[in-house]
Amino acid sequence: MSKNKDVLGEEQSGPLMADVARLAGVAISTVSRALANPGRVNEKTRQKIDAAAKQLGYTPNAMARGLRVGKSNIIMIVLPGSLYYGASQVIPQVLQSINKSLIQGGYNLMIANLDRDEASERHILDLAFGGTVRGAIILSSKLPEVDGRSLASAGLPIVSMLLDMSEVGLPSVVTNDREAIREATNDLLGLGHRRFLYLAGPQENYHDVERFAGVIEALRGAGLPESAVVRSGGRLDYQQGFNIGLEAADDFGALGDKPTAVIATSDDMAISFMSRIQSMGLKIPEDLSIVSFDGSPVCAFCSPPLSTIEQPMEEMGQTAVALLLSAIDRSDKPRQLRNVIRSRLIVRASMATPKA
Amino acid sequence: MSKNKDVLGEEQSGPLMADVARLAGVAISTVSRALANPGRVNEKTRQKIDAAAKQLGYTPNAMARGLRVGKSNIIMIVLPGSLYYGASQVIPQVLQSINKSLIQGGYNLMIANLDRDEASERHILDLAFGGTVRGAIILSSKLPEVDGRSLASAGLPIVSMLLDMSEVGLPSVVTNDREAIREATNDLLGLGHRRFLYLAGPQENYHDVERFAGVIEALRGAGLPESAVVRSGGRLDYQQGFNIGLEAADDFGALGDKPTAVIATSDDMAISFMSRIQSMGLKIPEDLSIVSFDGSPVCAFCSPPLSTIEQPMEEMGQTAVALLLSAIDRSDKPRQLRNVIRSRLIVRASMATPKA
DNA sequence: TTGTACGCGTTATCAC
DNA sequence: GTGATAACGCGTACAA
Repeated sequence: MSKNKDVLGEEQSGPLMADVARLAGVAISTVSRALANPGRVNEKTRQKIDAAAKQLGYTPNAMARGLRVGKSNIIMIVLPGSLYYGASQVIPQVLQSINKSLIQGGYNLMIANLDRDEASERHILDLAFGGTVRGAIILSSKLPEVDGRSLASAGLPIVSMLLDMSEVGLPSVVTNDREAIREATNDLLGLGHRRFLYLAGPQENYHDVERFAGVIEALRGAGLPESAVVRSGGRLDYQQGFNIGLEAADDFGALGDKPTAVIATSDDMAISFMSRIQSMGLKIPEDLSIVSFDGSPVCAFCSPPLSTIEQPMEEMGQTAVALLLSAIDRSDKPRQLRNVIRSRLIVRASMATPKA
Repeated sequence: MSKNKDVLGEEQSGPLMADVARLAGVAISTVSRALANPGRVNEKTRQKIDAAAKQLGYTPNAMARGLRVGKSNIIMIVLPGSLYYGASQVIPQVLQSINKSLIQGGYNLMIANLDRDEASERHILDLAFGGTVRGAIILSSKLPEVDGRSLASAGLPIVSMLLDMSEVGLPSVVTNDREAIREATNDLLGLGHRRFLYLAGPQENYHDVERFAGVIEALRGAGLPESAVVRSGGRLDYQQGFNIGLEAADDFGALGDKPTAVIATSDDMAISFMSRIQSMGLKIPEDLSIVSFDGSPVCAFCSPPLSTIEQPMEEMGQTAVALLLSAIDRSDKPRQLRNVIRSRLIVRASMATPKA
C-alpha cells in the first residue's frame, strides 16, 4: 500500500509491490517473481502483473532489495585528489567509460575521493564496510586503512586501474608505459638525439618508475650511459602539471650541456614547458624535440602539434569493469592479475632531427 | 550476530549492532541511540558502546538504515553525454567540488549519464523512483521522462547547474554569461574592432542564446547593427568542440568581408580555430583577435596565450550543493530560484587592436 | 504455478 | 535512561 498522503508536506512514497499485487489480483511474492524471474511464472499472470506495474508506475525499491539480498548494485571508483589536476582529460574519459560498462551490467557508479586526510579514508571505509558498495575500482596506489579497518580486508572485489597492483594481489589494468616510452625514445635516438631531458611526474610512483625505466632501456640499447638523460620535475608538492613544465623549462635554461630532446610524463607538463621554452627564444622542434604522455586531444592543436602517447582509457575502463564484474559474479580469481592495454604513440611535428 | 562463517566461499558480513550490544551488555536499541543521538543516552554507557563498536570494527549498514528511515544519503548528478567532450575541464572540477561539499553534509555522489537514448532516461528514473537517491543536480536542459514517469514529479529535490531552469521552477546556479561576454565584446570594441565572428556551441541551448545575446547587446550599445557579427558553428551533430573550431576556420577562410575579432563559446573551439587559422598564414592577434569561454588552464600556454572567460566551477558546485541540501532539510523553497555566480574575463595576448 | 511466512539490519515508538 | 517490539519493502524457503 502506497503511503501517499494527500497532506502537503508529507514525504511521497511511490506504489509498492503490494499495490501491484492487489491490482493484479495476486500475492506479493508472485509479483516479486514475475519481475525478477519472469520464467518461473505463468505467462498470463506475468502479463497481468506487468500491466498493473506499468499502470501504477511501479519502481522497485533498491534499498529494500539490497538489504534483503545482502548486496548492493553500486560500484565505487576511488579517485586520488591529485588526478583531478591538469588537462589530461583522463578523469572524464575514465568515468564515462566505466559508467557505461557498469550500467550495462546493472550497476551504478559512485564517486569517492581519496585525499591525504584521514576523513576521506574513513569515508571510503564506511562505504565499503557499511554495505553501500559491492566493489571498487581504484586509481590510487594506497588503499585506505584506518583504525584496523582496511579496504583490502573489506571482503570487496577490487580492481586497480592505471597503477599496477598485481604484486599485492589486485587485478590491475595498466598500459604498457615502459614499452611505449622505450619505443618513443628509440624514435628520438633514430632521429639522432643523444642527450635527453626527462620530466618526471609529481611522485616517485609506479608510472614514474616504469616510464623512466623505459627511457633507460632505450638508452642502454643504443649503447648510451644513463647520464645521457637528465631528470627534472618530480616535486611532490606540485599537483598542477603545468607548473612542473614551467619549472623544468627554467631548469633547462640553467643546464650546461643542453639536451636536444624532451620526454615528458604528461601533456600538461609538455605544453607549459614548450610555451616557456619558446618564449625563451628556442624553436620546437628545431632546437628541441618533445614527446609526452596522455594523448590529450588538445595536443593536436599546439604549435607545433605535440607528439604524445595515447592511453586507451575507453578500453581500460571496459576491461576494469569486466574484471570487477567477473570477480563479483563468479568469485574465481582471474587468470592473470596484470592486464596490459597497449598505448600508442601519435607522432606529430614536435619531433625532428637535432640541429647540431 | 555477525554471520561470519569460517567456510571459505561464504559471503562475509561484518559485525552487527547486535554484536556491539552484546559486547557492551546493553540492548540493541540503546546502541542505535548511542550512535545516532549521543545526547539521549547515559555518558557511561555511551562510552562502553563506543568502545565495543570500535573493538569490533563496527560499521552501520547504510541500506538497512536507509530502508528504515525511508531516505537515502545519495545524491545523483545527471551529466549529458555531450558535456564529456572537449578540454573544458568542466566535469572534473564540478565533480570534485560537488563531491567535497556533499561529503561534508554526509552525502555521497552517484553519477548518472543522460544520453539521447531512452535506456539512460529509464535508468535515471529508476534511481529516482526506486529510492536510491535523495536528490539530484542536473547539468542537462532536459529532464528524463518515460512512460509517464518524470524526474520532475519524482518528489525529489532538484537543482540545475550551468543551465538556467528557474523558469520551470528549478533552483538554478548559473554564471552571468551574457554580461561577461558583453563586457568582453565591449573590450574588443574599445580596441577598435567593428566586425566579429561568433563561434556557436553545438546546440541552440540556453548558453548559446545568452552568449549571443551578450554580443548583440554590446554591438547595439556601440551603435552597430546585428550584421556586424557572423555566426558559425552550432552544428548539432558535432560534440567535439575541436571540430567546430576547425570548421569555423574554414568558414572564415571563405568569408568575404573578414571579421577582425572572434568570440568563441568554448576554449576547445578557440584553440583548434586558432591553430588552423595560423596554419592558413594569419597572425593572432595582429590579423585576428580571439576571446573564448571556459577558463581552461591550458589557455595560458597557447601561442599566443588565449583570453578566456573563467567560470568559477568550484563556487558553482558549492552553491548548488547548498541549495540542494537546504531543499532536503527544510523543504522550504529558496528565496530566489536563479543564483548567479559571476565569471571573470582573463585577458591575455590573443586580443589586440585590429591592423587595418 | 502460486501463496504464506519469515528475515535482511536498522530506527522509532512505546512502556518500563 | 533503557529495553522490548514493530515496522521499512522486498526476496525466498516452504507449503499448498
